[in-house]
Amino acid sequence: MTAVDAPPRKRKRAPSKRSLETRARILDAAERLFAQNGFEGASMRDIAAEAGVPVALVNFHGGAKEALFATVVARRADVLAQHRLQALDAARASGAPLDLAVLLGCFIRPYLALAASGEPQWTAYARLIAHVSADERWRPISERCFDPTAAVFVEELSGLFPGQDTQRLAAAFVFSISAMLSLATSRWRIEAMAGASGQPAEADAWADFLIGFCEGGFRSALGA
Amino acid sequence: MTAVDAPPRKRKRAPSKRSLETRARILDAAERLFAQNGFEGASMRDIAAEAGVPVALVNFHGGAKEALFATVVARRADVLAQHRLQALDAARASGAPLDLAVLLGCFIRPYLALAASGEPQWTAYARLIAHVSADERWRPISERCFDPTAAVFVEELSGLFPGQDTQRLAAAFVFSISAMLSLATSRWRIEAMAGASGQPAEADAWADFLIGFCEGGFRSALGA
DNA sequence: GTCTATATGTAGATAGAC
DNA sequence: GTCTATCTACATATAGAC
Repeated sequence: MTAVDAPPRKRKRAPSKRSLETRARILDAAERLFAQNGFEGASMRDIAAEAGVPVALVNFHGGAKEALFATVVARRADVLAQHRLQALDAARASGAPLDLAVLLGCFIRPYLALAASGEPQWTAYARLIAHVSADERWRPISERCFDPTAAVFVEELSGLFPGQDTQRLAAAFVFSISAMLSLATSRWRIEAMAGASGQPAEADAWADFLIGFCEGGFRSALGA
Repeated sequence: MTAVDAPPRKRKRAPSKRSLETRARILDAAERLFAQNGFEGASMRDIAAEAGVPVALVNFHGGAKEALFATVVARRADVLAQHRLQALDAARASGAPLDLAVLLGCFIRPYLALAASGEPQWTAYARLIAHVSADERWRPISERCFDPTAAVFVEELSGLFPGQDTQRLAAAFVFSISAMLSLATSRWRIEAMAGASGQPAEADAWADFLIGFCEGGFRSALGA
């Protein structure tokens, strides 16, 4: 919903229905392959094949490869930011105190909910973010897509720990985000470590568990 | 120290001194570029240029690109595993109880110590691991290089939380690992979020802070 | 808007002289 | 062990017909 959203250039009039579908198929395909193989690991040809269109159409709708990547990341980032801020507004409106668990929940739950009960693309998205975070080259994307929302939450959190060093607070928040992403990207690793034991475990239980972990982390590191 | 360690094939006799230096320069260069740009983002040509040798030598000493990548990851993984297991042995020998903070410290401190007071390559290594973790294709590398040590620590930790679901325990451990990696790879993000405020903060303080966070997370999520 | 054909660069890998 | 030269494949991107 922010900037990067126009197909080729300045749209003169409404694009055709077919055009929009083609564009969506291309972005979906790009998202899958970028998440799976990273930026260089996914070629424009792969993306075209995955979308079932000729290569030239990928360039036409997505622009150059880097722009396509940025568009793909921004598309879901905007949806996610919206959900998180709405959850925060709802929590504020409810009148209940904005305590640590509630704040962390407003940030963490929207993503886990989308990943669990929605399309599988949202699970892949965590892997995409992991690629973005692991690669310094994409730092501008992080700053544009994720930092504004993060700033809102850090601001709220700092109200709960008055006088605490902001850098420590931000660090605890970054730890929490990375734990959240690892839950999405490394479930296989968790299951491998646990071996045969352990129940299947449903999505809600995982969310509560993760939030409990982060909450305890905050309190322990920053003081109750 | 494990398997992947032979230069070209089966070494017939001792390699020359110059050969070893060349090989080391190539591996160092590959490590830097793989960490910075990922597997596909770093070309064999880039690596050769960084090492100051012709391309053919990279193939000669490192083998095919995938083998080179695996070698680079394994090399430091082995050193790291050794430090961690030594720290664990030392803690056991000290007679003091192996409580949560000590165990987490044995896993976390060796890496942070290497990253802080050693070569800058160790900081880059966290980014390399982030790439490995973000990409399912490298799962075999994770299993071979990291899982054995992780299993030892999960086993120890499970002794502190008797009767707890192993999967939850493994999850808390994975959260801790990802927080540790994020401290290395995303310090810039933490500082950006904190804005102007916040002291510089030294390495030891960060280690204590991180371990405090993870300890609180474990206790809160799994029960004291 | 869509597709075929192609221009231009760079990738990984190796052959073979030294 | 080292290096030059080169093979082959595939990358991104676009021109131009429909």
